[in-house]
Amino acid sequence: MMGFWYIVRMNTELPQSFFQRPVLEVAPDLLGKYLVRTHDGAEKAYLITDVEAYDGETDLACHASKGRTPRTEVMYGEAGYWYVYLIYGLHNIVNIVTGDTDYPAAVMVRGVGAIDGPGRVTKALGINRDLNTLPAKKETGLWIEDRGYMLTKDAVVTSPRIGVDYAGEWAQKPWRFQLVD
DNA sequence: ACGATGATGAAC
DNA sequence: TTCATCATCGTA
Repeated sequence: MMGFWYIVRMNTELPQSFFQRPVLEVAPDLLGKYLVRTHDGAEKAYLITDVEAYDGETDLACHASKGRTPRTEVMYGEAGYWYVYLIYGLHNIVNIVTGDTDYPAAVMVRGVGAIDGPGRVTKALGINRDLNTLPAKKETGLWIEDRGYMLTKDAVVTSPRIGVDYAGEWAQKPWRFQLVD
């Protein structure tokens, strides 16, 4: 009787511990993971291709550079929660909170699959501020999965973050992480 | 190049 | 209560 090898690929929801690390570690690690959304009856998964890290009160590009405010409070909370805000009165932007409680940091999702642009991502996935402060768990309808894919080291490129020219030297830090085309 | 469009935080 | 600003996008 012949034996057979099986390879089983698991789709595992990222645990909170994944996010409880410095944002500059979490951000590149999110590339190659999947943003999964249940929206009007269907479940869809999108490869995360483009993210940016926002790191603490000293980072002048980070909303928490103004300290604790009603809006930034969620960034001071536990890792693994969504921070969704409206920009320019028009576009929702989605971030995942990272790191220790009381240390405000988050990763913005700038692109998934062929969808390029943080406002386009939220529009395509039906994400708005109803998700703000909710956890990245299947029960909220928006979570992140490891689907078993590995990246080679040269798959990731870094560059300065977009749209934060007001942040002086912080604007130049290479805290945008993308999968190469 | 520019207008849309409303929340946010700070000043008064 | 007013004001400037804003982690953007579509159209021109």
